[in-house]
Amino acid sequence: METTWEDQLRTAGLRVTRPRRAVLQVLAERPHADVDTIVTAARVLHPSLSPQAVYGVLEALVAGGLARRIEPAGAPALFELRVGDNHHHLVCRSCGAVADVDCAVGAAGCLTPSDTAGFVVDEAEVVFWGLCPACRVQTPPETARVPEHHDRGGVRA
Amino acid sequence: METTWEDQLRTAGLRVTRPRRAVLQVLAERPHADVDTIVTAARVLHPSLSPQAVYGVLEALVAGGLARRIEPAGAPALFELRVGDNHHHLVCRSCGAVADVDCAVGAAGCLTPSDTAGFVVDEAEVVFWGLCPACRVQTPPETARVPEHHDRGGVRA
DNA sequence: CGGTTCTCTTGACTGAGTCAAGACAACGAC
DNA sequence: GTCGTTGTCTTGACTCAGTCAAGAGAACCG
Repeated sequence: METTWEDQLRTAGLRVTRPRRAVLQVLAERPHADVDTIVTAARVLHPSLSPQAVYGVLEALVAGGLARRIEPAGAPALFELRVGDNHHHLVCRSCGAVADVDCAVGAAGCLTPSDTAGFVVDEAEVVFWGLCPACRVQTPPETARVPEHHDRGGVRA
Repeated sequence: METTWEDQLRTAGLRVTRPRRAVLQVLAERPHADVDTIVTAARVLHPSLSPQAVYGVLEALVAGGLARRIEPAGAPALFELRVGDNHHHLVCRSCGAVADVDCAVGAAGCLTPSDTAGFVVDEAEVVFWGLCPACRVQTPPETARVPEHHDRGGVRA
């Protein structure tokens, strides 16, 4: 890590506080963590941390460009520190695990819709649904966070 | 409509009921409707219809392949009858309006991730975020359903 | 028409996330 | 260092989408 959390927070115009350092620390260790996971893990560093504080911290981090929120359908929001690079996500239908994927074809042009219906598009979000290596071989764990759903009509890979 | 709702329901192994006909009717008139909209509109045809019944009907329709559920981040789930064709969605960040887009490049191969990290991918879901024609020219209406969010780090179009 | 089975209604409940008020802590100035 | 301002966190009540469960009711089969 070249720049410290302090530097990044200050650069974004944010004060450096204990809750923020704790949340950043947790996110660095666990990419794609949900709020509950972050609260639990961050309490090791800051026991009195409240869930609402974490919501506030994450909102500030996202607004400041230090973190990114991802919201897979049917699961609570996840947060990650990888920002500014065109990467997408693989999500396990069974256990909810998330993995990063670099942009499908390298060029964003691939994802320009043919007909935008008058919309001004500023972002293309891609989610690949499937089964992670662990769930592929064993019976789905009951810790599943993404409800089983039938074909959602998307692109067959 | 070549085949009737009745035919489609029966083909899917579902009984033909009043709530189901009402929901299908509403979805045919309003693509991308949320549960609340469906309940309200369907009550014109079936006044005693309960929200829970609609959840049940929609679950049955999705499981039977008659409908598809889409869940834009930060908004309640939407449902549509277009199934089985590789189409994606444009979502307005301001008012939550949704429009259909045909598959970006025509070929699903475009959306095969380069490195699947061991995942078995069965679907690629694409959401284009932007502003709809109406919100582009006027101040955002307070009926906005998608919270304003900063850059989410996705592909810049 | 009658029985079986699926579906709907009613109502209580969960879980993620939001809102608001006041206490507290970080930063800048002196 | 300390003081004041301002942004941030804590506490607690609340909203909203969606789920669960039990019993009433309707659709389909014979």
